[in-house]
Amino acid sequence: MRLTTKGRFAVTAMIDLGLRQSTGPVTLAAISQRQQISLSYLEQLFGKLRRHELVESTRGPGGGYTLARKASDITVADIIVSVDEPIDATQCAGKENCTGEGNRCMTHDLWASLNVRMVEFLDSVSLQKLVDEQLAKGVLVEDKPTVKRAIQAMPISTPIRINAPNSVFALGNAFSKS
Amino acid sequence: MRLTTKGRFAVTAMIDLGLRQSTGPVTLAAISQRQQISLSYLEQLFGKLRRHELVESTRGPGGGYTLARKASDITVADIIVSVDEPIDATQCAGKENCTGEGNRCMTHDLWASLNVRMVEFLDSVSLQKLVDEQLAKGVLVEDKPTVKRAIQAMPISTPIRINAPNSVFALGNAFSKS
DNA sequence: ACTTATCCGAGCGAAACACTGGGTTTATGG
DNA sequence: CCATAAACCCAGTGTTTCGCTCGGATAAGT
Repeated sequence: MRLTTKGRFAVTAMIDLGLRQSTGPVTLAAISQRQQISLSYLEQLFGKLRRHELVESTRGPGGGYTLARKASDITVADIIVSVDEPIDATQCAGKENCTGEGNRCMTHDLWASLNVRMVEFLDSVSLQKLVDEQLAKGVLVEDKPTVKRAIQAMPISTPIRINAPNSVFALGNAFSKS
Repeated sequence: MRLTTKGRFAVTAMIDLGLRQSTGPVTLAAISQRQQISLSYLEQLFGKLRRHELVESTRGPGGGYTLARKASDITVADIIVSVDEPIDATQCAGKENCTGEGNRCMTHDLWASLNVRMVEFLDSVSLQKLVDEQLAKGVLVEDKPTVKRAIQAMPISTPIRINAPNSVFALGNAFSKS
């Protein structure tokens, strides 16, 4: 599990979805505009989220994405693992003696235990908790008209392209680098 | 704060250093051989660690690196921040209204709070704790002869080059990618 | 001097990131 | 039926970061 803005985008989008799951499917286009994430990138991310059965999709007009299970049953770790996915195998490929000498892969043991701690932590934070935090902070969830086909040309503010694989804690390094 | 193998290497190296701080300065060459990290890369990492005053250096023969403060006063967060450094500024560059509309940057608030949690966690793990874990697992710290100039040609096992910016939890994706 | 070590910077191949663009498929509504 | 809206899919693309090599400079000990 790697922590970059990729995971952050995924978590953000999932919260956006969680905030609006009462009013039916949410379109990626809507999330894209609200969260300033490019549509195609969202498609990629949600493809993975769907394959990991965190969300369900309904196609056609009026369609979109829905949470596959309750927000309280989805953790941040679930989301991040889903989009980062590829991966397993540790540096020494599971072998006991990496260097061949006696000190059998300190790196492996060390980082593994730290990883366990990290996963435990991220697994302790549910999507519901994050959604509640947002609601507490007073994010206004405009209840869309429920009526289908009432989308009147919104002001299209195209997302700014951020090209760098940004860090989790610090973003937009294109700006203040000093 | 981003979490990749870069931070992992740094933490690993610091533990190696912590395990041997009783016997005087530790050379990067020694760490390189034990932990299978390239010497030049270690130099870069320790340059940053030194500038962040986590380690001190003594040059010349018999020299090497020492912890700048007690291992119990160094946290994993300290180490990772040091090597990842550049960075601050959040996506919306601190502005309150990112989109211009009413929903003022959910991403910012959301991720910021999650970050706080992450940092708190990583800050709760001290280097000493990790060193102790290693000692408990029975890592043999061969006490070097204390005598200077007694390094008799070790079997040079050059580190395997791993080129990918690996993830934290999963490494060596060059292998099992299936 | 000679060696041992830290320092320093330029550069490099590979990978990942965030995104573009162009399509196909599925469903609704007129 | 046919236009539209949405999910799907995939092949690329520029930039950044990673992890590393190489070549050297400086400082300290013997």
